[in-house]
Amino acid sequence: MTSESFLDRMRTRGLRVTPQRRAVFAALEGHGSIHLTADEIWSRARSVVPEVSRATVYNTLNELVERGELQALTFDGGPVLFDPNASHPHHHFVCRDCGRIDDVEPEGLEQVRLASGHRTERLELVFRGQCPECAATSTA
Amino acid sequence: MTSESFLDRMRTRGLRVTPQRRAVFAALEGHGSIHLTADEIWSRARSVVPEVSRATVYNTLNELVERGELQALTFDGGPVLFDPNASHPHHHFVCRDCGRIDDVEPEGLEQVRLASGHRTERLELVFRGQCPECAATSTA
DNA sequence: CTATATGCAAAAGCTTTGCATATTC
DNA sequence: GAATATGCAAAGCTTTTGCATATAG
Repeated sequence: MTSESFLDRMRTRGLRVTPQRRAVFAALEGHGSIHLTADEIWSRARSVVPEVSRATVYNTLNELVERGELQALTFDGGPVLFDPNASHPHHHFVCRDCGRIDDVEPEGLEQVRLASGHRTERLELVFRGQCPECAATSTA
Repeated sequence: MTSESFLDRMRTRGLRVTPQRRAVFAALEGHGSIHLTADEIWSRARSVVPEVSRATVYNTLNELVERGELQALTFDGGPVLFDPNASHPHHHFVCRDCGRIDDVEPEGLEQVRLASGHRTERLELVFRGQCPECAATSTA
């Protein structure tokens, strides 16, 4: 999700480009960890456009999710996390110690199937355990 | 999760058995669909013990989750669902049409692995698509 | 100029909390 | 009788909504 293609895509689809939306896009790009809550995104966006309101941030994020540019994730009843890595198929690893979410690309998924009469269209995997950093730090 | 063993286990661990808790246990057992929100459980519990408060229902459910007797699930930012089928390993199917959650037992999971340095302790799968009933009804 | 986005402030939904009272063991 | 559970009501957090105003195209 680069800034250029992104804003272009917006314009193409008849969405207006405003300073507020640009700030939200920037927040989604310029960061280390790539799973942010709406509030974290709001916070980052305000450092660029101080007047941006929470409502606008939510509006923009929901719009992006509807368009499939962003994926919304929830873990353990927490707030929704927004994942800009929507174009590239991947799954998630939740660290039991620091709570961090990493994108992962598991192998061997081809074998997974359902014997029941369910028509599967999509599959989401959540791995849980220790992230590499926590594993290095802890004695466990 | 039978009523007997359940109450026994509670007592054994020093938890007190009250009419309210019994009503919550009953709500978790006597139902068709087995993924209920706290509010649905409260509603069912009140039909047995009308005075039971929401707080007590939440307290009880949280206690059970901490003890591993119940699994807490969240999908798509919705309210927490409680799954009494915690002893038996299984995964979930979310119907895109009716939103129903089914327990499923996929095959071929043995092959799934992570090449990254993550220590996986648990794996949760969420299948999405059409449940058999919706598939039968719709033309899709 | 018109359609759309914004901001504000209020409200909605789910869950937790504090504390006095009641109850189990 | 002591430790624990309950109920109530208030508060906390995340997210949505309504509407007047501002602004992009």
